[in-house]
Amino acid sequence: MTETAWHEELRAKGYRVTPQRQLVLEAVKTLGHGTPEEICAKVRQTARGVNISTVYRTLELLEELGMVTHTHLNHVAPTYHLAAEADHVHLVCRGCGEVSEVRPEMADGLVKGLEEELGFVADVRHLTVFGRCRGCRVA
Amino acid sequence: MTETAWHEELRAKGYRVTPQRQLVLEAVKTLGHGTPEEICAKVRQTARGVNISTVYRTLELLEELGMVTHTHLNHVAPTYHLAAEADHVHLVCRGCGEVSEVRPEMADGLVKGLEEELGFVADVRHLTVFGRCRGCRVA
DNA sequence: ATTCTTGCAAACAATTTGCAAAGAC
DNA sequence: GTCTTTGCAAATTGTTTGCAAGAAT
Repeated sequence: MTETAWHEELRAKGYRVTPQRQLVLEAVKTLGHGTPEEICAKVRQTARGVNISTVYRTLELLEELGMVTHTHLNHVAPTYHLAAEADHVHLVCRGCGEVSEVRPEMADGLVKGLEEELGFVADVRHLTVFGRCRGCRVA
Repeated sequence: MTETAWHEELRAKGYRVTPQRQLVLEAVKTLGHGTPEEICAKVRQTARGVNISTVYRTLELLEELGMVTHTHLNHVAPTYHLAAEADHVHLVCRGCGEVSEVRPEMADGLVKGLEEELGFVADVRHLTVFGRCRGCRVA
């Protein structure tokens, strides 16, 4: 999606292009992963201020537009990331808390099984696997 | 685990067997799945009253003892269930919100892949797959 | 009798909402 | 100028904590 493409999309739906919305999207892009709070903090590094409630409202809007998605990597707050770059499965290590990503094909067997056996279409992009990474397995 | 077995276990660790603890465990067992709030409501159907904070404290204790586990099926509240019956993968339908369970072997390919490729040991019992069930796929 | 547990209310954290002022079109 | 969006503060919701009274051992 080009820079102007989503501006068009916003306008087409009667929404407006505001600096806040651009800043939030930019922050999500730079952070890769981020909770609303983290995204808010990131935005504040560059711009003077964006209210936390605006961040929430913007993330909701961006999600509705399909530009970002979120997963629940921890119990406290949801984590947002670009939908375009969301084509991966999340791995969260219970030992060190490290979050990593792996190719979605990794889950192909599971996806195919669910589809064939139950007619359930899995959204791999929202898939998070908890466990222990190599380093934390021994410790 | 027999009825008395976990009573012994509680006492062995210096904890006490109280009606509240038995009621909460019973509620989790009957509900299958439940948020702290739902569990509290269930308990109140039979007994006069258990405070919500006691439910939280009890679930924390039961989890520590390995009798229950929890997953995050929605953004709002965690869902608790019996650890003994937790050997399954959760499916959550985005359409109707229905929560179902499937055999953990379904994820064998994924688990094996992560293990072999990254040395990551996945905890399948905490795995939740989001998507759309057969019924909601068309609608 | 001792020590763990509970209930209650207050403290907290994350998120949402109402509304007037500011901004995009 | 019209209608959306923002900021702010207050309201909600989910969860935790301090402490005195109550219960299990």
